[in-house]
Order: sequence, then C-alpha cells, then structure tokens
Amino acid sequence: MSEPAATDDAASTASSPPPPPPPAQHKSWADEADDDAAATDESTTATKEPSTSSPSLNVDELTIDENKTPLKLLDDPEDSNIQAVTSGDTPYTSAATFEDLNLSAELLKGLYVEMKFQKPSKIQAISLPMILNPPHRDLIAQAHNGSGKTTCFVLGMLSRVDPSMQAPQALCICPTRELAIQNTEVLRKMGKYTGISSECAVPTDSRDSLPIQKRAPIMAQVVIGTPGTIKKWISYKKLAVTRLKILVFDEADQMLAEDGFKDDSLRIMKEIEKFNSSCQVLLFSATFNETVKNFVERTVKRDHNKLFVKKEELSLDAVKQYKVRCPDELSKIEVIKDYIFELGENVGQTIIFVRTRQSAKMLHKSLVDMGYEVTSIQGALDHEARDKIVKEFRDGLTQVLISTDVLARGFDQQQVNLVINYDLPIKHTAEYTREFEPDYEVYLHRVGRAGRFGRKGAVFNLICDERDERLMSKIENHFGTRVSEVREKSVEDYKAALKEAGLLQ
DNA sequence: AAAAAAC
Repeated sequence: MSEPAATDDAASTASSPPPPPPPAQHKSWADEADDDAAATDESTTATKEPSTSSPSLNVDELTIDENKTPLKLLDDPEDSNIQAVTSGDTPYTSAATFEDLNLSAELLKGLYVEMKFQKPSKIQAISLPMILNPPHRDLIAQAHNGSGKTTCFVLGMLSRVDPSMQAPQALCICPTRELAIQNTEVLRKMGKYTGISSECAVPTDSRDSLPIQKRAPIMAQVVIGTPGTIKKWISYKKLAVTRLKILVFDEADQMLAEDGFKDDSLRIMKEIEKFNSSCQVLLFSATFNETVKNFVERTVKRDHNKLFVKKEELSLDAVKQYKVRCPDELSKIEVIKDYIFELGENVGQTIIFVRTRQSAKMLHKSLVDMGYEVTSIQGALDHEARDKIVKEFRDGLTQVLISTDVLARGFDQQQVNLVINYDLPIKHTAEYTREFEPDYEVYLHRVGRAGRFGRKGAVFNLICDERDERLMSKIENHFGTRVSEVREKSVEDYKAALKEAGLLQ
C-alpha cells in the first residue's frame, strides 16, 4: 500500500552528496522586473517563448489526456464526486490512515496528539499520496471549504523537508496576512515534534524590526507568507530559492487571477524555476472558475495531477443559506440587531461581510453606537490592529466581527456558525456593462467561513433592491441551490431558519 | 464602482 514513498527523499538524504552551494546571483532580482513582466504576458497568450515548456502544447495534451484516460479513481467509490485526473501511469492508492503515508513518527505524533486527527479526510486521503510519493508531480487540487486542504499542503511541506538541512525547502504563498499567519500556526502545531523551523513572511512594524538589508538570511526550513514580503526577501537575497523542494499557493485561483496576484505569483514561480526546475508546485483552492482553471493548468508542469469538484457540489449542505428582503439600507441594520443578534446570541460567533472598507467602518460605528460589542477588520488598518482584532475574535473575546473580503477566504475559526452578507459580493470586471455580476467564488468562500469541517452553519443574505435580487438569483442558479426567504420582520421565520440550520433547539 | 499586497 505504501511502497513508493521510501525512495526519493530517503535516497537523497542518505546517499547523495551534499547539495551544491547556491549559485551566485549577479543581478538583483528587482532589476529583472521589466523583462519578466514582458515574458509573463507572452506566456499567457500562449504564442511563443519557450521559457517554460511550451504552454500551448500542454493544453492540447491535457485535453487529450482527460478525454482518453479513464479516470483513475482511487479505491473508494464514495469519492466519485471528486474528479481525479492523474498523469502518466503512476498508481496512487487512497490513504485510509495516516500510517499509510510513511510519515515520520514525529509527524504522526503531531497529527494525533496536537491536531487530534484520527484519519485523513477525503481530500487528504486522495491528495496526500500524490503529494508525498515520487515522482512528486505538481498538483492542482480543489476541495470544499473546511474539508482540510490546509492539512494537505502543510503535511506535504513538513514531510518533504529534510530536517537535517538548515535552508528554506518549502515555500507557501497566501493572499492575506491573516491567512499566512494562520497557516504558519497550523504548521508549527502539526510539526511540533519534528523540530522543523519556520518563518512567517509578512510585513512587520518597522519600529521593532531591522531594515531588510541588515537582516540575516532566512535559515528556516519552511517559509509561509504574502507575495509582497516574499518578493522583497527574495530580491534582497535574504530568501534563497535554490533548495526549495515544494512551492504551495494557497487560494491558488486568487493567487493566479488576472485581478489577483498573478504577476507576483508568476514572477516568484519563474525565479524558483530558474534555479530549481524540479520544485514541486501545489495549487489549492475551493474554487477555480473556468478562466483561471484554464490558465493554471498551463502554469504548472505538463505532467501534473489534478483534483476537481463540480460547482453544484461545492455548496456545503451543512451551511443553510437564506435571504432577507430589506426595504432599504438602513433596515439592514435593524434586521441585524433586532432579529439576527437577538436570536443568534447563543449560536456561536458571527462574521458580517461588507463590500467596502468604508461600509465596514460605518456599520461598525452604527452598531457600537447602539451599544453592541462588535469589532471590524479591513485592509486599511495597520498590522498591529489587524492582528489584535483577529486575536480577540479567536480568543472568543468578541462574538461579532465585521469584515471586508480580507477574511473571505481561508479564515478558520470553528466557532463561526453565522455569516451575514450585508452586501453581496460583486465582480468588478465588467466596467462598462450595466449588468452586475456576482462574484461566485467570493460568495462561496464567505459561506465557507461557517460550517468548518462539517459543522452546522447559516448564512443570511441581506438584499434590498432589484440589483440584489438579480445577483441573488444568479448565485442560486450558478450553484444550483435554492436560497429560501426569511421575512424581514418575522421572528418565527428567523427561528425556523436557525432551527433548520441546526443552530437552535 | 473593490479588496488584497511592498517600499
């Protein structure tokens, strides 16, 4: 069951000569920015430039592969809603237990004692053999919110690191500060007994940290951070990429989206590839829309593996979705305080999502003025304030957190049972069209803040005009779900909703 | 007409 795991890593630590010293980097990385940006554009149009391995060809081959190869679905018929396409003839066996994965005793202890895990979740059972076993192919993996994606790549990073080599061997890039910190904490917890060192690459307060030029090079074996800081560390040669074995993009669809972090991500990837073409790349997210899916498949190596879920099956049944029709903006606040807060007091923590920083501030002030204890977070706050607000929420000192989409993705707080969409998420792309498009991916991610790991949860969408109605029904159609209405002033409706969601007796 | 992220 677990034969293949021993060869590659073990051999390289035991018998191969020590790795060569990092080659001298003559040019500052920042100097190349312009060339790189130009090359990047070309590769996206898939016309020329063999800087990576001819992208246009890859697409064709992948398409053929997908159609011809019967899905090598693993041994569990229940997994049929996850579509797995594996590359080549490598057989993978789904891991029924963590023991099946040939993990070190220290890592197993971390999983059982620190994380209190018993056995791999579905996505873990399928993806971990692909991540851990040679030939360590790249992987694009989609899985439901709260299904344990983080464990997949954190375990991947921890088990691929050679504990005896003090150099960065695993790098994980995340879209927000909060997610980078959270992932670092998970890694430290899971890896507690392994002795593997880690560093969180996010901006620090300039007052209590050395300027980058004076800092020592990073020796940590795993680095997790946000694009800007990682780019900076690489360009100042504080983060060496030559020993990296594994590169992870969390929320990969956002990290590679045109209006996301695509340029940064591609630049980092190219820099790593330049010194180190064998580095394994993992792309994880709950969402990959067709556009970005198409693009990311050209971003990774040709012989990658992939796991996808149908969009209809992404909306968790565990989280019940409702809509409340409010006559105007002001009545949204009434609905929140007079009904949702009133009834939702003992159902756990709540996140209220808003579209803009301004409305986060406004709503925060309104609710505080009315005597409610709420906090709010958005990207314009300084780092200290952001960290403090998240910590208070995690410690349970605050029950209600107002947030922009800074926390829409990945934020894992198991006590969150209620999500309120004060505004529905909108795509900003169609600049000159009059019709608004919902941001389906952000909607799904927001909903996913409740019902972590199969827990109960409810979402209330506050809608107040024709535009909202259309957005809401588009969302329903897209995911093939029905969002039932809770009448604005009906206590009974709210009660029934919370009962149906399993949050109220 | 947005949010995120480096100075």
